[in-house]
Formats: sequence, structure tokens, C-alpha cells
Amino acid sequence: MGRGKIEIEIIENSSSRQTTYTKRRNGLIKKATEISVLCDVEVALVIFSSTNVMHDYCSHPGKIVDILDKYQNKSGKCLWDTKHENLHKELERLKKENDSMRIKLSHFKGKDINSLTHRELAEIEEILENGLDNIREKKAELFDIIEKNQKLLDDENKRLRFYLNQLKSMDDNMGKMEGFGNAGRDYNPQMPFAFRVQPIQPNLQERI
Amino acid sequence: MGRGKIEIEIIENSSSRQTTYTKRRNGLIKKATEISVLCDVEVALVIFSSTNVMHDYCSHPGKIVDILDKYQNKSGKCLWDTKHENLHKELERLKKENDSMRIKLSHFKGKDINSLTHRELAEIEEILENGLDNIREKKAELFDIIEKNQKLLDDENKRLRFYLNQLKSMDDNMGKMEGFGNAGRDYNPQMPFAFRVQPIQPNLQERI
DNA sequence: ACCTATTCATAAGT
DNA sequence: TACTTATGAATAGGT
Repeated sequence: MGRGKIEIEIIENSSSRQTTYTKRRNGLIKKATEISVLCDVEVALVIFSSTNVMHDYCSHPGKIVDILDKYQNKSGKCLWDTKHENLHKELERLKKENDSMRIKLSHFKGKDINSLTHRELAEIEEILENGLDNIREKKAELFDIIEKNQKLLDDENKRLRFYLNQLKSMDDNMGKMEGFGNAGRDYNPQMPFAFRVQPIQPNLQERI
Repeated sequence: MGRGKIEIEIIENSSSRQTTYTKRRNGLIKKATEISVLCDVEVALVIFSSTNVMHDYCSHPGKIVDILDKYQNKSGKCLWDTKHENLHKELERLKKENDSMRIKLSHFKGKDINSLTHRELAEIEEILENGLDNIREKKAELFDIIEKNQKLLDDENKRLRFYLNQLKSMDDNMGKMEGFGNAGRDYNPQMPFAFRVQPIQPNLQERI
């Protein structure tokens, strides 16, 4: 059907292949619709183009799952079982990985080590020593930062107090602000911006 | 097409519906074959008759699973995931557990600890310290056992040498067994059973 | 995207 | 169920 007969073999010219694909795909879907209506049957159709673009058709919209479900029941095995098997294998793999990690964690905590050899114990000891070194180093690092921050806060605090005292002695109205000496955490909103305390590391508080 | 035009609506006459079904089904599958060849595409087709008889076609025989798998990915619809929801949940749980253990192991090794708080670091430090204590204790324990075993072997060795010397001086034939002093590991099969060396902990050698 | 000559699919009849 | 054939439908190639 068409101006000339064609052989059923791949159309080498890619653009005419694409147009033929579009035409025949529509035709196929039309035929599928017709047979489903005329003969009262369920049809599910999935097409993937060579560029992995998907088109699908289902005589009963939204029922593809049910149709394919029936398909796997009738065909006996293909879909569910293979998928199931893959999941199962993955599950087993994860479980093994899980167990081995659980054991390692136990060993690192010094538990369940009765059956370990001297060599294994020595290996673990070395890992723990290294880990401990790293942890302590990081802790010390953090502590340094905290200390520096503390010091800076203290400095700011002193300057603020000094500033306040100056204001107080200059202006009698400042008498209202008597209870202001509590660690300098609440600031007078009218205070010059340059005097507000800015943490060195803004998110540090989350880590202390 | 055909001797007369027909409306696309269910064919009430059941026998002609059946024949039309057969004809059109063949036609549909032929079309599917043609488009898959002409345009180099993947086609999967499943049909259920009203009597629940199944017919299917796949452009790439045996690849229906793969095509439907791709379909699931592209369409985002769940074909079989819902079927093994439990397996899937278990899988997710294990993956999470896995990840958290992997992270813990890293921390114990002193890796990826930059984002930890001071408190967390301290906790890890304590765990590592305890672990290290236990490991070292166990190592020492093992060492003690080894030492004791060594000592016992030495004692046995001495007794054996003494026994051999006695035999030697009593019996001139023992001259053949001159090279027998190598750590007492090879025994004269005629030697009284009681004199053979028995390790205190039979499986200990595997742990050293 | 549309056109149309041509081939194909198939409805109805046997 | 299978074959036949008149007829409508699908579409290849061109624009």
C-alpha cells in the first residue's frame, strides 16, 4: 500500500524511517483500538523507538498493569519471577554486607572478639589507634576554634561594656538600661552596627 | 476494507466477532512485526480475548521483560514494584541501615568526620577507647596463653630429650635416631602415647 | 503536514 | 476452518 511496494527490511534513510515510523505507529495504534472495540478484547502495546522514545497504548486506559499482570500469570513466569529473583539476590547481597559491617562494628567496639586471631586483633588495634588519633585531632581543632571564638566574644563584650559605660556617663537617659550586663547577648537595636557581635563561624553553634 | 464498510463498535454476532478477532489479530501482529523491522524499534504487544485467551507478540523474542522494564522506568508506573512492596521496603531498610553503618565505620576509622559536633566526636572517642582497651586486653590474654603453651611445649621437649637419652644409653640401636632433636615435632611412632605432646588448646594454632 | 496512486487488509460470502 | 474477492483502509513517495 503506497506508491510502490517496499521490502520489509530496515529503512536505511533515517528521515524517511522516522516518517514511516510515525505513520505506521499511528496505524498500529488505530488497529489496536479497532480490534479492542470490535472484538471486545484487551490490548496493551508498548513501543520503543531506536532513540528510546516510548509510546504506549492500552485499550483500557490505566489498566496496563492489570493486563500485564494477567500476562505474567498466563505466560507462567517471565515477569514477576525474574524481577522477584533479582530483588531477592540484591536482598541477600545487602544482608551479607550488612552482617559483615555489623561484625566489624562490633569488633571496633571490642565486642565479639573471642574468636579473632592475634593478627586480626593487631589489625583492629591499629585501625582504632589511627581512628582515635584522627578523632582527637579533630576535637582539638574544634576546641581551638571554640576558644578563639570565645576570646573574640570576650573582647567584643569588653568593648561593648566600655561603650555602654561611656554612653551612661554621658547621658542620664541610659539609666533605664541598667540590667544590661548579662553576657552582652541582647543588644540595643540603636547601637551602631559595627559594635554588634558577629560569630567568626556562623554555623559553629550547631557543632558544639 | 472488505466487502462492506463497518462501524467500529462491538460486533454483536459472536461467531463473526471471533473470526474478525482472529483476522485482525494476525493483521495487528503482522503490522507490529513490520514496523519493528522497517523502523528498527522494539514492540511489545499483549492481547486478551473476552474469553481471557492470551496472545502476545514481541519484536525481540524473550525481551518482553526488558521492554516492560524500560516501560516502567519511562512511564513511572509501577508494574511489579507494588507486587513485592514488602521486598522493596526491606530492601530500602537494609540500604539505609547499610549506609548508616558505613558512615559509622568511617567515623571509627577517623574518616569523614569534618561535619561532626564536639559531642559526637567525644562519643566516638569514648567508644574507640573502650574498643581499644578490649582489643588490647584480648591480645594480652592470647599472648599469655601462647606463652603458657610455649612453656609447656618446652617442658615436654625437655622430658622427651631426657627420655630419648635414657633409651639411647640403654639401647645401642637408638644410634640411628641421632637427628631427632628438632623441637620434638616428629615423634617416634613406637614411643609411648603418654609422652606425645598434646597442645593445651587444640585450635590455638589457627589463632596465632 | 498534505496528497494520491498503489498496495494491503479484511468483511462477507462460499 | 480455510479460501476467495470486492472493497475500504493504510501508506510510500512526492510536494
